[in-house]
Amino acid sequence: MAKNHDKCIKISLPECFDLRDTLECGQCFRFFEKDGAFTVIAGGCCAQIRQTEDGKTLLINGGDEKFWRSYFDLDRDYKRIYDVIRKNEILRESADAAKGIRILRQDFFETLCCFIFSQNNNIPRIKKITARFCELFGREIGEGVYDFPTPERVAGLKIEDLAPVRCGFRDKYILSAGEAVNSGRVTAEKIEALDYDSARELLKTVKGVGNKVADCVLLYGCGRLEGFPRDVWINRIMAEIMPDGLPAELAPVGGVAQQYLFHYGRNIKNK
DNA sequence: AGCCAGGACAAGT
DNA sequence: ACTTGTCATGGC
Repeated sequence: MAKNHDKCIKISLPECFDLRDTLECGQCFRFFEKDGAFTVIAGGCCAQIRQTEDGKTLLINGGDEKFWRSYFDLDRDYKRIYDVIRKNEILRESADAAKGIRILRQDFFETLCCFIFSQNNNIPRIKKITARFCELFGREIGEGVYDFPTPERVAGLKIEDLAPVRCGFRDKYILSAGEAVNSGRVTAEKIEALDYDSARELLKTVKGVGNKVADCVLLYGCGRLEGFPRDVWINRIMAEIMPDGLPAELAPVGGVAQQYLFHYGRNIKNK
């Protein structure tokens, strides 16, 4: 019964941080906006988070500072990354429009499941499916708030247990993910020890995980900034502005460039 | 009402 | 190695 005793955490922010852009750029699904603040469920806690008007401070109600510093990747120098990407003239416009986006360091298993849910799906529904999945199989960590299910729990589920989740054909893929992680065959520790391509191949041994989902898990769930998930949006944009692919010098931070382009393509350019 | 969604897989060239 | 139909559901 962890009641929030309104102990508000204040974190002074580095350059290149925008709470809204970071949460809304499609890398996480367990948040919603309410009363001008964002409620985020992660790391076994539910927190109300807002960024001050001047953009310099993050006010967080819930959890502890150490966790959120890690979650928002606050100790990595994104200004330097932004500057590197910005040197490329083709990417400059999108970089400037999305410079506040950071790559979240989310839980490995949660990221894996969420991006399995994401395949051939839209963001509003991904969020609903994820919420139902947590309500059904996650531990209650507050009033009506549920943690993400553990690999152990998911590994013990049957296909029919997932019917109320309404995730369609992805049900069997979720079970595969539960088995793979719970058995220790695919874990964050193993991934960390592998080079990028090997890590990607290991992830792809999970049914329902292909190149795109694997890249998302490596980027959003393993802190591998060289991950460059290619979805329909990115393919469309890249074909248009960079038909030969990302320049080699940007490969180490390809994931950040990808997020800049995704944000740009969806929020700025049209629609 | 119908198209399509931050894809993956299997079967077919 | 590339292309295509299919998958389950519901958002817009």
